[in-house]
Amino acid sequence: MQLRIIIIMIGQVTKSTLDRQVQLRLLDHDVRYTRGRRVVVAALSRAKGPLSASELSRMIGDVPLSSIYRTLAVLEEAGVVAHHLGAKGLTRFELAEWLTGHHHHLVCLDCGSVSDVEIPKSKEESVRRLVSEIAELASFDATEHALEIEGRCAQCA
Amino acid sequence: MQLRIIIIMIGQVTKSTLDRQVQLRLLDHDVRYTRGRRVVVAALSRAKGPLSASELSRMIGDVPLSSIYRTLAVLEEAGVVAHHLGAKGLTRFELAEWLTGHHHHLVCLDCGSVSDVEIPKSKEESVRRLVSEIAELASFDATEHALEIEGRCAQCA
DNA sequence: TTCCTTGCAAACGATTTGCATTGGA
DNA sequence: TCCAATGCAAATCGTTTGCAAGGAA
Repeated sequence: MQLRIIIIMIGQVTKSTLDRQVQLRLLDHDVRYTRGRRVVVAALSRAKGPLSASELSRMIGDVPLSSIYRTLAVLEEAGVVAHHLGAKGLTRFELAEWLTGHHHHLVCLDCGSVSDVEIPKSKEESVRRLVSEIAELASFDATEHALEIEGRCAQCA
Repeated sequence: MQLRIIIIMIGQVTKSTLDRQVQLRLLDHDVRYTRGRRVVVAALSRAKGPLSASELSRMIGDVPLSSIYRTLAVLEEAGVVAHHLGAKGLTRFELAEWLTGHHHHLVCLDCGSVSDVEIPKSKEESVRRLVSEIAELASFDATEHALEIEGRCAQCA
């Protein structure tokens, strides 16, 4: 019995911070952090940009698309992932910014890939200021912003 | 016969600048500026933000969706309209920026509406500078950028 | 047992396409 | 006349949902 407890503790210790954060968040939402959900979170955390459902499916193999969509819906409901609509009518998913930090996207108009970029704090601050000024002028209650940079990625160029 | 010529000339004179620009552009692409295409361009120019195909259809009535999509594809191919993907999986279309000027979008997360905002030249200049700095760091060949501001529009608030 | 979760297949909705018809130069 | 443009219906494709089976507490 004691041995079992020790093993569990080791498991907890080895578990990444991200995994623990997600687990707690899901607990709050009364949903289980199942194997399938862990796999999706892990895949998203490995990615260097947002992924579509089919990219995820290809990446983790042998999981029906419908399950992936359901998993993503649950994770999004719990605030663990966010989605945005990208090239070619595909919805792309990524971990929420409270897990990964605020960032923007480089969108390749050739191959459709999207990759994350962080920008320096000072720059981000000026973007934020600009956004709130614009929003104020339009009586718009701004909660988020996204700066998408479109062009040709290094590979396609 | 002379009368007819005069009428045509009056038609040309009254034609808006935008219409003439579009016409020339379509000529360059060997496609006709037909009634259906004029109607779509007119509807887009009246809108205060990008429209989805079904919104367009509702707006101009009695034109099959497939024709609207085809018209939009032709116009986009010719560089007259641009599309971007918005809330609820809808593709929204608007006149290209060389016709309407550069602008950004206010996206309402409640009702899904999108409206255009122009930002002051000086601000736009700083965004542009920021974009090129980021792109350079990532060896990315940036040709466009879009600053989307998300939140709640005046009506939904 | 009792729910939550998953797989499978059918359903959906936006967009696209094939084909025959229409219409403008 | 002749080819682009259009209408209509069927096909596609990403995504969602109903329902029965699997699994953990």
